[in-house]
Amino acid sequence: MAQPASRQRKTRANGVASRIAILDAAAHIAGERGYEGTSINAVSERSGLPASSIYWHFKNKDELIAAVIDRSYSDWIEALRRLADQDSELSPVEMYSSGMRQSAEQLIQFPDFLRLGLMLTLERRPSEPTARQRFQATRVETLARLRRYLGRVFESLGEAEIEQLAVLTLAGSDGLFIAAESEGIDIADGFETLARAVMGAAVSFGWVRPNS
Amino acid sequence: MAQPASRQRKTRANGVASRIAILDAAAHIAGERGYEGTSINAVSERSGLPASSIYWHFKNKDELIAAVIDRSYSDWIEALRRLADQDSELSPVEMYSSGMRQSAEQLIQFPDFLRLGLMLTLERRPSEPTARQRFQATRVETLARLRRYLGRVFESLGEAEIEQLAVLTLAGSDGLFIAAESEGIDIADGFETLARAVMGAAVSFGWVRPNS
Amino acid sequence: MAQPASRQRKTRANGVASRIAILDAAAHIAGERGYEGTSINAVSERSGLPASSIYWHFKNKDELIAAVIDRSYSDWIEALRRLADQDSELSPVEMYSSGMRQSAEQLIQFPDFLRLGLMLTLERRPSEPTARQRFQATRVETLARLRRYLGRVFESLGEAEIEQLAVLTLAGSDGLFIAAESEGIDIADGFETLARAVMGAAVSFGWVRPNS
Amino acid sequence: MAQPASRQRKTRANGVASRIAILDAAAHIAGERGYEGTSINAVSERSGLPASSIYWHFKNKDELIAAVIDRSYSDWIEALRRLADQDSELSPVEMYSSGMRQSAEQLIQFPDFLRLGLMLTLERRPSEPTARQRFQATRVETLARLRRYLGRVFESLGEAEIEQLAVLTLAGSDGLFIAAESEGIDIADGFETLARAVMGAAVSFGWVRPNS
DNA sequence: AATGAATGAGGATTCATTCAT
DNA sequence: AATGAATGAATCCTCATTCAT
Repeated sequence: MAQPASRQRKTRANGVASRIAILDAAAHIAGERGYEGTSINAVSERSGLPASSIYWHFKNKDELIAAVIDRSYSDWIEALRRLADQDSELSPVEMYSSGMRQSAEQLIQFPDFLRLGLMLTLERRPSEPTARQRFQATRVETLARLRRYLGRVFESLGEAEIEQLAVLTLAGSDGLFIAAESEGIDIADGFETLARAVMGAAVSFGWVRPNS
Repeated sequence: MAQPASRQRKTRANGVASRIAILDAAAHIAGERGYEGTSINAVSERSGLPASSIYWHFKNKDELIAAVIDRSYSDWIEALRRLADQDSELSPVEMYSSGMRQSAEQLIQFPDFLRLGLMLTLERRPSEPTARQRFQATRVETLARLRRYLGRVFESLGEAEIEQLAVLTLAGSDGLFIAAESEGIDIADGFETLARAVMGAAVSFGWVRPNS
Repeated sequence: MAQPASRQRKTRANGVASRIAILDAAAHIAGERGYEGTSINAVSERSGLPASSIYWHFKNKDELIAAVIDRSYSDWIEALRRLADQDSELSPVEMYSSGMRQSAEQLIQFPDFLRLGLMLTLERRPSEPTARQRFQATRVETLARLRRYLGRVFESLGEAEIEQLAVLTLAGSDGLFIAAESEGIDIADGFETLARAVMGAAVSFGWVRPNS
Repeated sequence: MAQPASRQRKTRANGVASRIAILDAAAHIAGERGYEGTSINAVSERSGLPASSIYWHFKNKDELIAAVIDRSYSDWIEALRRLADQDSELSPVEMYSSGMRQSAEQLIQFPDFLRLGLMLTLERRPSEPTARQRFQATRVETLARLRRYLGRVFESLGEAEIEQLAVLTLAGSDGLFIAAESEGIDIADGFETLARAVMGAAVSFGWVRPNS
């Protein structure tokens, strides 16, 4: 066996691998500590590359965190797509509850992404970090996705109604994630209730007839 | 001879006023930037008192932010009490929708408190700041309050069901706050939908009969 | 014997003395190495105070160097005034050659100030350091002083002529300073030639009659 | 098979062109910001070549800046020669004023060179950069040139007198350059006055008879 | 009850330079 | 003839905190 692993890496100069190592480290730390809490030094230590090397790969901290968001969102979308492929040809109602189950799955799979994203969302600082804007964009996309989804499930609903349900769904989802982080509630359970609730709201408003 | 007014005031007097000025400044900044983003220096500048004075009033940054949470929560409870006094003697249903309206009102009134609290909740750092624990405690209290509340509205429900609805309500509330911060949705509207949704969930599960 | 000198200083907290120590150190280093060459660390080492203390006394490097220019110029003016007091009641011609001798004296006395000032003057960077503007201002003042001076010596001359001679005198002075720094020429000698030259120019243009 | 043109050019070709691009970039930046202010990175960006390529062409920063001085001085001499060719066969007096005019022209043509050179001249750092020595050498050469020149114009003068006039001329020239940079004075005007002044000094000392 | 001054540790970022390819 | 990647040292500056007054 044998290869003298340790020293090797430094000379090898593998840009792609280094970039990934940095992003991995940054994603982990930023997911736990937020933007300000993510020091370049910490990323350097966790990734094994000197701080100055981070600056070869990323212009500055801002762009590093933005890149973290971008990559995480790609992964998120990718995971979503994999799940979506499984349920072509379902009835609306089946699709709905399946979609809710999948959403719960997503939250559980990407806690760092969501934690960081929500922290960025909540921050209100003079100069918005690029990362915040990027996450904002993913929220807009997610809402659009939700609208399309609900549009297919509740075919008779108008735009305004769909909008209300979409917002409620996203809000419920974010809130459940926080409750899971904070009080340790079970996300899957929470989503089941949420599904009923959204459906129930539609019924209660008289938008749909109560059969399931 | 009469006290040389001008000089005097700053030196001798108002420990209380200074403390308040510091808390005000810290609450504002922490509400915008979170724990790490709140530097003692920034608080010093905004409050007009030297940094060393902050350390006369508070042991360290940790306790300062904790004190911010404590004070904000007192104010929050106080506001809640004022609202609650208005609706003794309401029917359960009236109480419920009134409660929901009041909750929306609260979120709008205390954005800094919630922003800071949620940021603290999301952070996951090695040594938990005292402030986080304090906010955690307020969440526990809020949940208890919600349980009592829902218990009175849905008198027939068991503990497990109440719990589910309470969690959903809190989650929806947090999520709506975030949506308001991020996408600018209208909180009052959101809460109306949320009220319907929670009710609808109860109906959908067959816990209550659908009459309103 | 007795006072344990070394440690004492730190606790003593003598703001004024520290500020002076920092300015002394910065003046020396900046006078030798220019703006960029003056690292806060070097100033810290030379002054004996930690780098962070420098930032208690000065907002940033820019303001530190600007303060160096300001203080040096005060000293320069002060020295000038002391010299000027000596030669009230001189004939114009005596005044002129005395003034020239004094100027030479000044250059010799304040080499750090001039070196730094000229380096700042020559630099052409995107964001002008405050220090550069401050030195610029001293040049404007010096030119005004020169105009008044030459106006008294060559009473018959018009503004335009005075201006030309003033510019030439300042240029000669700066150039001689550089020649002294670079080739080690004798400044006093240089100024004697310069005095003759300025006078000679005036004669040559026919502005004054050649008698001295 | 024929060489895949496009790729090729950048890799194989023009070492000379790259070297020139680097020198151009370095000359520009160093002429504006001085030795310390010229970062390899900035030169890399302005020249369009990676930093490591600069090290292929030049041993280090020191030699790069030295090369800048060398090349600029060659250009300077070249320009001088072109001008000089125009005025063989002039009377001493004509030659003198023509020479002065030409000098003004030179300063206007090579501001970066002079700015950098004078900045280097003024700096006083522990380890003298090679570039400083190179510029020093050009000054020595320029002085020698001036002596020869003045020797031809004022044929009767002794070495000591020539020296004094040469030093004054160089000083005036440097000073006028600075005044142009700082106060925006007109260099050509300044040199006319300077010419009169040097001549006037010679007359005033009784070294030459006043006829022109 | 307060504060001017100080301070070590750490923040992000840039530096000149090297080296394997 | 060139360059992508790396790197240790240094850059300026901010941090939380302390302490003598």
